[in-house]
Amino acid sequence: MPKLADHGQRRAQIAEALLRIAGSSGLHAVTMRSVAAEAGFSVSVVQYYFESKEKLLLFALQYLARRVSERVEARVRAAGSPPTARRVVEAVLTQALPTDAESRTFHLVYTAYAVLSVTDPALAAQPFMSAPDEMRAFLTDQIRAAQSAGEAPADLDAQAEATGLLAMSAGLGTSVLLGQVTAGDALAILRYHLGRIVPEPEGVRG
Amino acid sequence: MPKLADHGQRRAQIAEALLRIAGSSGLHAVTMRSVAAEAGFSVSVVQYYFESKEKLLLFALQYLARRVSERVEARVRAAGSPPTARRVVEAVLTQALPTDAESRTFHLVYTAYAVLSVTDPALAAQPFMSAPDEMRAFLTDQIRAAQSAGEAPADLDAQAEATGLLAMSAGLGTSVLLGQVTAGDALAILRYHLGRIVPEPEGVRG
DNA sequence: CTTTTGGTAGTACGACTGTACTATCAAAAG
DNA sequence: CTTTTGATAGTACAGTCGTACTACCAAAAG
Repeated sequence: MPKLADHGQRRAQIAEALLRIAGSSGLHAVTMRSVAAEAGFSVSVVQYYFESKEKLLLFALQYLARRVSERVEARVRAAGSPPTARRVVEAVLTQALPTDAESRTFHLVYTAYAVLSVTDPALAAQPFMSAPDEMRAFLTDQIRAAQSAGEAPADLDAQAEATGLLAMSAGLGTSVLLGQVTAGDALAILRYHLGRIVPEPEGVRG
Repeated sequence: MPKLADHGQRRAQIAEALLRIAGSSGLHAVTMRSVAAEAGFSVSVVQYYFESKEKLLLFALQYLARRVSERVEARVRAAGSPPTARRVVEAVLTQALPTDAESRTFHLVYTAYAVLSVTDPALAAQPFMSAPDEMRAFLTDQIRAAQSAGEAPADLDAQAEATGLLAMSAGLGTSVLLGQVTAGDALAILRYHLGRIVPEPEGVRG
């Protein structure tokens, strides 16, 4: 066996190069050649570690989704102990906003993928496309828990609130991406609406 | 002068062919050849009436935006006389949902364009990209008017409500497109949230 | 009639794309 | 040492794209 090469690391390097391109120039600018150049390798290397462009794209998106997911979980864990429903919900929803380069790239690439998946069944069947469904179920449970604990009005339709909030968060994220509102404004609007549903227990903000 | 040919009609025919393709196969499937074939013309004809693909795309999107805009205005006019703020707001927001083929195509194509515009300044400079801003201002005014008329709580932040509702509407539209929620569910959720902000005056639904 | 000209079709070209293929290099195995 | 083999590079090919170009046709103008 000749040179040592950590396949996992190489694949990560290439995936990150792809995401840099997708984040700065769009998903349509992602080609075997552009990714290879960005990663500092030849096209053959990209071919060697990913047998096709489709496999590469899928891996890169899962790679990104996993990193974002980890960030959300970290935010939830850091939401205080014990975490109130309000803090958990807020952590999940605000994490979806494109506030920094990574979440911006995630939003952009994920939306581009979503648009493609509408007319491409193969993409729609990908596992990460069901993430919003899980988020919705999670938020619904959180709101119901808050209602049980008396932290939220009992007459709320938890499912409708969760779905609406998630849609609002996604829509605000897109608006931020388009430059129609700033990330700060989007955050404030999200907190405003959150306050009308699951009021914050008391005083201090983190 | 030989044959007569209504340029406006030809351009409309071609634009509609483009939108059919974009709506069924995605914006990436829009090529000079596919549009020409769909319209039943040769590529040369498409070239003849649109000097470039970019011009064609822009015209088609404006064509679609105008039709949707007309539908929104028609819905607003049909919202009763005199139209209550609630009915007007509801008409605008629900029209944005992809409930039929035309609005579905509009949502899909518009979102695809929006994604592209993030990394393409030339697209971002297009006039129809400012439509959401106008909608936001319009909705804000409507909510303020409702507050003045005592139809909505005075302590609402009209701007935050308008921006949030618009984002929610857009997000729900995307969810419908992705098949995560049905159009009926999205409508119900939108009405539910509308009811918490600008309650419906009384009884009967249209 | 002939001439002009708006409209249509076919074709060709250069630039890209994904990918298959071959060659090369260096380190481990014998 | 020689042989093997994981890793990298270069090249070639078939396909698609937008678009320029030429040719052709038929109706109006002279």
